[in-house]
Amino acid sequence: MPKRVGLREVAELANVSLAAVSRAYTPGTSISEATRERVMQAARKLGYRPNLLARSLIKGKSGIIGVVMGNPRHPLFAVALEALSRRLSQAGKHILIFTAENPAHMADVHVEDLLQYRVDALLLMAANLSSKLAEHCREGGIPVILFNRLAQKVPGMVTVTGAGRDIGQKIATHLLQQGYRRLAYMDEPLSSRELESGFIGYATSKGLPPPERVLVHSQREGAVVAARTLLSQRRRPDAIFCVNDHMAMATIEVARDEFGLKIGRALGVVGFDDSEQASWPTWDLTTYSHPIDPMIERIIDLLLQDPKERHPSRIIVEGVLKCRGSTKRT
Amino acid sequence: MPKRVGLREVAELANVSLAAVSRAYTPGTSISEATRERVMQAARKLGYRPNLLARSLIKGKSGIIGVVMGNPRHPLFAVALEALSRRLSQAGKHILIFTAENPAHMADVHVEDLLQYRVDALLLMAANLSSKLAEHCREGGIPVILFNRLAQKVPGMVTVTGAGRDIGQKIATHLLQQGYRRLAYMDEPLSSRELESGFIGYATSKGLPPPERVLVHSQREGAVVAARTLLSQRRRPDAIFCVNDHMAMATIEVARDEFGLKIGRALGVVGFDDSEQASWPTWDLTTYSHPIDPMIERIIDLLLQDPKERHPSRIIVEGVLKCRGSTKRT
DNA sequence: ATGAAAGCGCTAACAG
DNA sequence: CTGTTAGCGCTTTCAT
Repeated sequence: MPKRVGLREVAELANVSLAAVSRAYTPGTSISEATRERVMQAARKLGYRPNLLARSLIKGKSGIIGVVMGNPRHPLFAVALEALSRRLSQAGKHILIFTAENPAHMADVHVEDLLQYRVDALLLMAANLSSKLAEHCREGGIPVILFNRLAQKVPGMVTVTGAGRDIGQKIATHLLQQGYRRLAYMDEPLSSRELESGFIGYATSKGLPPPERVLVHSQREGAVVAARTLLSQRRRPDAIFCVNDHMAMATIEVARDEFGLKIGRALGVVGFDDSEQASWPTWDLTTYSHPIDPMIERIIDLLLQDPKERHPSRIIVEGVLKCRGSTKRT
Repeated sequence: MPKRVGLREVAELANVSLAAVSRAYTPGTSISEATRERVMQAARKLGYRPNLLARSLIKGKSGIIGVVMGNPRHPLFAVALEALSRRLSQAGKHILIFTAENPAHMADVHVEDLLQYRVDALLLMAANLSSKLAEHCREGGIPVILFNRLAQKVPGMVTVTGAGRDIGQKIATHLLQQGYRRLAYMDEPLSSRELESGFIGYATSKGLPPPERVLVHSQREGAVVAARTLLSQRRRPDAIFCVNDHMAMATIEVARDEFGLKIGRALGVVGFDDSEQASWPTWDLTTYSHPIDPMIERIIDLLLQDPKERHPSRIIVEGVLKCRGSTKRT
């Protein structure tokens, strides 16, 4: 075992002081090219690697961003994670990750650890998390940013979210334009109510019967059952808006395979999130697409911004409804 | 600003020494319930939170596991990440994450950072990464574990992989049993050759014409084009094995929608990875399923194991071929 | 531009 | 069981 090499060993080999070595590794310090070169050479020879932990200890911050993710399998989160990771590592920051099956529960147990690492900031990407967790974090004096695909009311925190009400309204509008009249709405429990209120609000304001609403737990199985129920009624809906693409696809399968409905013509289906598959010919699904890149960009800005000038605020990023075959009446 | 509270402040408030406070936070140290309680109370009052960085600095290890992920969007990785995160945080470890679009390229640039954090271990979950990266890591004296869905030959490293040759063979066997005779094989460049050799080897050993093989880049677009080419031939294949489910689904779409082929009957299709969608009625895709949980379990063991007793080895975890409608001739 | 020394916040021997 | 004393590996005044 070649004994751990530290600043000390390098300094000796290079015949300089510890401080010199340190400076050689810190951009923007006064050090002559000559010594820097000497140091670097010695360092290379010894296989020296500065210890970030020690540096962090002094600096008081770790260069680490804590990320709490609801569900890494959710396509949106996966994409976001990828983008985040890329941009953040460009900025020399790193991501300490946390997944929270049940955000409410894990909150107190494990996020505590996160805070102990003196993360520079905490990014919460969870569909629904206890405000207790949020509170907890802010007490830790760590800036918290909440990122969500759906709007959410979280007072006193920086949030980056989708447009909520507006989106629901936009979708209802599109459906009406296409000539659908009996709308229905398939949601998950605990999700944002803003989407719903926009959707239903607009529909009823136009004199339509209030859209029927079903709440569904497990994405696949629940949606299948719900779709069957919805479509078995004597006066079945002629358009269903599902709060994520998975549900929408399940609905399409049921409508197509079990009820023999022609998607688009006999039944309009709208999804949410614009997952990779949505554009495949098999689904050709009309769905709301989040502007991931701009969202991430905003988040990066916030994350890298001086905490002093960060004020509680809600940043809403608008996406676009991708109109495809699943809502074409022709 | 309530000035940062440290061991010191707590000790003063509780009227004990620094060491006492430290012990109160370290399980398995000799300290009386009485003092521990006093300490905890003072700590709570001050909002004290031990600084893990300082602790790590002393201990020489950070409690952090570095994870390099090829593509967070890959369903397998997402699932693995989730499982890993859960199990690891139970063990008090945390995950510093890294995504590597192009593993070969990012290798030297950013993994360096990872090493500087003195991660306890490095887990590489990338489809294909330069052995240079691997080398680099081991030089850093950090145990490296390679996790891959496909077998790969990496000498001198601990690897956990799928079964490679055997799987390819298993799939060919299944296809023959079902009565398919003109096999084809759709792969990505740079992926493991073991699967292929098992598949092709078995087929030819049974006297079949050597399976045609296409290599495809972009998952979706590439597969669509390749499928068209394959199916346009005068003597088209009657079964296609695709090295991931996405490709398989694309192939199914093309065969069904553009060539009017009945999947299963006229064309057998086999996927790989058993993604969530594979079992949906729309696809009903025969696909190879990785035993994620056992794999993760093995990895966790390795990760938590004393580095001293970790020997280079290749652990192969066997999964199962899920036979579904896409390879039923009836 | 460089070196010496004083810590960052905590743990790990040692004594007592 | 508890306190004292050295550091962990590095950054930073403060002199030189």
